[in-house]
This record gives sequence, C-alpha cells and structure tokens, in this order.
Amino acid sequence: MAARSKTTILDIAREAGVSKSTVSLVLQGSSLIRSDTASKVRKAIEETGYVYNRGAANLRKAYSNVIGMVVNDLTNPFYAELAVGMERAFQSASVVPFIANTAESPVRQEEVLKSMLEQGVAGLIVSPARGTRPDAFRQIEAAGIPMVFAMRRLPESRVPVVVPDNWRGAALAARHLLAKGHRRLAFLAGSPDLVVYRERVGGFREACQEFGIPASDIAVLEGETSRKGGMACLDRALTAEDPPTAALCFNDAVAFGALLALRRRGLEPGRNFAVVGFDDVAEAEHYMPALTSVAVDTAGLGERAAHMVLKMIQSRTTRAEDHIGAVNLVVRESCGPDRSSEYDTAKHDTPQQGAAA
Amino acid sequence: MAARSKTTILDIAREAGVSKSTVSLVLQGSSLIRSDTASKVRKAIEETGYVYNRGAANLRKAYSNVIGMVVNDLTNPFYAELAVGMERAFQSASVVPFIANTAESPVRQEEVLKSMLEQGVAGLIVSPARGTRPDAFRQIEAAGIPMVFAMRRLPESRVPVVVPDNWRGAALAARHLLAKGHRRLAFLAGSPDLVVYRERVGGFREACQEFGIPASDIAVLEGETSRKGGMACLDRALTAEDPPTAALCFNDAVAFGALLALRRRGLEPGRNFAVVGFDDVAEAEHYMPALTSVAVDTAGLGERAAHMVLKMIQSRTTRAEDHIGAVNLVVRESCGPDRSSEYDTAKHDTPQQGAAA
DNA sequence: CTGAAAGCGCTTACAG
DNA sequence: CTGAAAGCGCTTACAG
Repeated sequence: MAARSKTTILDIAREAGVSKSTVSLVLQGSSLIRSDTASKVRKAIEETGYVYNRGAANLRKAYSNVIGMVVNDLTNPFYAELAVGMERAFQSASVVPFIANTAESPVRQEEVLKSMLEQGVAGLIVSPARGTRPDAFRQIEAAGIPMVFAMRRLPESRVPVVVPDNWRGAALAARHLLAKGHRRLAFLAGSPDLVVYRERVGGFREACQEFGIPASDIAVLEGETSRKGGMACLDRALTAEDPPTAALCFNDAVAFGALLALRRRGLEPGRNFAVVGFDDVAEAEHYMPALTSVAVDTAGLGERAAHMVLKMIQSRTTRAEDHIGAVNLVVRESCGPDRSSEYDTAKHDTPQQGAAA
Repeated sequence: MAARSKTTILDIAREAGVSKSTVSLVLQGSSLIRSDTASKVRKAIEETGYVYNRGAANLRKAYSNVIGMVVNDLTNPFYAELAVGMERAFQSASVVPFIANTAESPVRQEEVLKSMLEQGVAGLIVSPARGTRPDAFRQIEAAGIPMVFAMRRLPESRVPVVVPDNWRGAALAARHLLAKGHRRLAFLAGSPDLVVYRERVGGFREACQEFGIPASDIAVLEGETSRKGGMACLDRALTAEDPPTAALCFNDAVAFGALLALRRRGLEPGRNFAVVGFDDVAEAEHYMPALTSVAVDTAGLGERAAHMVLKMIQSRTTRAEDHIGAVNLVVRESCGPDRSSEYDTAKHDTPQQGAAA
C-alpha cells in the first residue's frame, strides 16, 4: 500500500546529522569514517528502512554487480544443475546472478541479451540457443563485456568456453560397449549444427575405429535431443536390416527415451540391448534400469564458468583460456550385469582390448 | 578488448544533428517526432552501436521494467516449468524477468530479495523457501512492491497467492485409490511446516472419511519431498504390521522414489501396490510404469502469477485475489491396468461409490 | 515538432 | 575524519 519508499541517503544524512558523502562512505564500508559516526548512520538506515539504490550507484560508478546467465533450456535438469553451480560460485563474490531462459529460440535469445546489455551486466555466461547466428553476440563483444560460453560453443567464435571433454567421453562410452563385445553400434539423436554433437560423434567413431569396426557397422542417427527423440531414433535403429545391439545416446534424455522404446518392444535394456547416456543427470542413477552414463560434473562446470567471468571482469579482458572438463563413465545397469566398477578418464586412456565376446 | 562503449544519447544527438531530448523521444517511440527526424536518429543509433542505459532511465523515471522471480528449487523440473510459464507471460509485456534460485535456503532467499530490492524490481513472484520466517518479506512490503506467492503460501500472510487446488487434488487421487478397492492407504512424505502439505493431507483424509475408512487404517508418513524421501517413506510404510496397499505421494519426485523402492523389494507397482503422484511433471508420462498423477497445469499457474503481478504493478496495489488453479487426475499405469480414462475435477465432485472390490 | 534546463540517487575527487 | 560540488545517462516539464 505504502507508496514506494523514497528514502535516500540525503534523508538518512539529515537523520544522522552528517553529510550525504559520509553516508555514502559508510554504505561502502569505508575505513575513513569514525566508528561512532558509522553506527549513528547505520542506526538511521535501520530506522528509516532505507533501500540502497544500486542503479543510481552503478550509473555513477560506471560498473555493475550483476552478471547474466542465459540458458537455452531451463526445463532440462541438466541446465538447472549448471545454473545451480554458477550461483554457488557467485554467492561468495558479491555479485548477483540473473538467470534468463531462451527456450532454444534465437529470437528470444536476442531479446534477452539486449535486456541484459541495457541492464548493464558486468559479465555474461551463456549457453547459446540452437541455430544461433554467428553475429548474435556482436553487440556484446563490441561493448567489451566479458562473456563465456558454457556447455556449447559456436563454430568460429573466439569467446572462451567451458565444456566437458565430449570427444573423450563418447570414446570412453563406446569402448565400454565394444569391450562388452558389441560390434554393431548406433549413435542416437542430435544433429551436426551443434558442435557438441560433432565432438561426441567424433569420439564414438574413433573408438569404433580402434576396435576395427567397419564404418558400415555403425549407425549414426540424427534426431531430437529429447526423450521423444530417443524413442524415435531407437525405433529407426531397430528397423534396419542388420540392427545394432548397443547405442550411445547424445544425452540422458535421449537414453531414457531409448530405454522406454526398448521396453515397449518387449526388449529388456541391459540384456537384449545396451544403452549408454551422456551427462549423468541426477535421475540416471534412479532409473529403471539404472543408466550407465558419461558424467560431466555439471555443477562443477557451472562454477568454473562463473569463476572465469569473474576473473575476466576483474582483469578487464574478454579473453580467457578454454576449460575442457574431465569426464568419466559411470557404469550402472543399462549395459548388462552391474560390474560395480567405475571407469574413469585415467584408466581409459587406451582402449580395452581382449574383452570381445 | 574495446573499452566499454560509452556512447550516450548526447553523442547520437550530435551525430544526428538534433538535441538529446529529441533522441530520448524517438527512443521512447513518441509520435511527437517527425518521421524523417526519427529515422535520422535511428540511423545514428545503428551506426554508433549505442546501447540504451536502462538504469539511468529508471533512475529518472522512478520505475523499472524488471520483475524478479525467486524460486525455491530450480533443480526440481516442476519449478523450471513454472518459471517457463512466467517467462511466456512476460515476453509480451515488455518486462524482463530475472530468475533467482534460493535452493530452499531462507538465508539465501534474504540475500536474493535484498538484491532484487536494490536493483529496483517493479514486482516479485516468489515461491518461498522452506522455513521462511513470517517477517522475511517485511522490507518488500514496506517498499510497497507488488508481490505474489506462487505454489506456496505463508501461514498468516496477506500476500496474494497462485496455487493449485491441493485439497481437491489430493481428494481426487484418494478417491481413485478407494474406488479401486484399496482400504489401507498411506500418504508419503512432506511435513506440516508447508501449508501445501497440510492441504494435501487434508484432502486425502477427507476422501478416506467419505469412504468410511477408520483413521487407524491410514498412515501419514512425513519425509523429504524428493526421490530419496519417497524411497524411505515407502520402506517405512511396508514394514508396518498391517501395511497399506496404496499410496498418495506428496509430489511426483516422491512417487518416483516409491516406485523404485517397490521394485527393489520385488513388488510390481500397479499390481501389488498402487501409487499416485502429485504435480504431473513431464516425466510422469514416460515413467515405467507411467505414473498416475494429479495434474496442476504448472506452466499455466506460472503465467497466471505473471499476469497477476503485471496487473498489480499497473494498478499500483499490493493486493489481489488469490487464484486457486483447477486440478485433474491423470490416470496412467501406476495403480493397475490402464482404464484409459481421465478423471477430471468436474466428474469428481462427489466420491465414486460402489467400486470397492 | 524541437531545444535548454533541472533533477533522479548515488560516488568521487577536492577542500578543509 | 567530514562537507560542498560536480557529474553518471537519462526523462520531463517548459518554452519556443
């Protein structure tokens, strides 16, 4: 009801019997102010219910304490976990992260970016929407605002990225399948417009090659990177004349879809067909069967990205070294009997031989 | 690299050969400006890469176009869906929603709220963190900032809320179970510090009473409202001496946990034990077995909340009428053979009789 | 239709 | 240690 309170530092200066400069100084925790003066001021602040106007301060100081995170699909638990990691890192630094969702729309992304720019963000973490044009970030870059890409990179961009080691993760997963004796493999869902996809397929192909699998024995099926896409891809894979016996999925959502499609066809995942996911979202562990997946330490990557922008802001640069996060394969039940072992990056530098059935 | 570009309206005024008032006017789309003057100005804006400084504008105009959404757990897909609904509504109005996550921590919530306040938000949508103190929003209220609570309400608060009809949803679900012949029921997870919990348990109890079930035959088990909590609660329920045959779960996450625990004990959900969830998150449909759940139209509720604040801001009030959203039971497989019917609110105003087995 | 002037709430040299 | 003054980038009456 009350009209928006308009208490300003001038009011509290009057209240405390000092000048507004003094108030400003105590607000900033300056050591120039005598402690009894400071507490007098703080008392006045308390009593009047004064609210600091950060916008006015930023206008004068010419920098802000808000950092934007723009995420391509908040509905995917994966990105929510990423956001949580970023927030954790920002919490200690006294910056406020604001999250915005683009729902995988480049148009929406443009609006969101413009808002953030106008709002005067000090830095940006973005996971670009699918189909983002190369010049979508031109204005941000022209303004010299520190930015890092998380989880996704743009083909020819010089913006620093924080991504998992997609290539190796996929290779790890494929080797696992190959070591279990599978010789006809499929890669399910995704499409080449995503760099991630190209990396994952690359690792997958490399591993197959190491095991001497002819290219004709592997199926790379494009499709939506969702549960639905996974179902569709699996169905397509199985209708081939010489169908695969195992699949590496673009991500966990796709894997869940594949598992479901298998069940619908009366096949038992892990027995009749092996599936591996990618990302290792929280749900993977509790799925039925529990999903073997490539863990990427999502929240850790989020934190990393956060620290990266923070550092860039501090050192006034828009460049930084890419961070490629370690991955490891978490073996559960979706590829057959649980051998209760975790294959990690280190152990899998080289392909596992001699495990062909 | 480039230092933050400092182009101001004064620069573009000079560039276009007009006064800065004129520039400001075209920026606001005023019809006072002749169209050729306007296009001259727009051209200058284009060329200089000018970025509107919304902070400065807000300072002068004394209002802002940002609305804060503070959410208690972004990791729960349910809240992500809610956020998506809100964003959809804001997209048309030219306001920018900024999402912040409190991770169910009242301390974090306080920080976030303070930030939003200092940032000068025009309005707020919040889903209060668990354990929020009654006076947590005092400062927001004192400042007269329009605010609505979404999904959760605080015991004695006068802040308008947008929530689903928890009571009826729970009653619907319980009647479904009772109509299928179950006579020993359990309510799984949650705790009375959440108003939602009290409402859902209330509806559950009411339905049981309608069917003449003695209070001694129903078990209300408190617990964490997560997958893990669901597993624990189900285990506890089944170790009772006269165990229940069906359970209504606090939410879908709990239900997924219960389903899993059932499987672990060698029981088949839907055959040996019936379970119903609450919220009907996207995953419910694709679960194994597909989960019968109370649908609450999450995104719709989010939109509703968004429109509510928008309207409050416009009419300069902090009061509005509560919105209690309709619910309906989506019957799938987790309570036994799919009868491929949907029970909706209307059909279930009264309990279903005569279906006892 | 357009320009000159004041002011939003803060911070920052600059004196004292 | 504290006060008076200028200025951050915009908008808004007010003249013309």
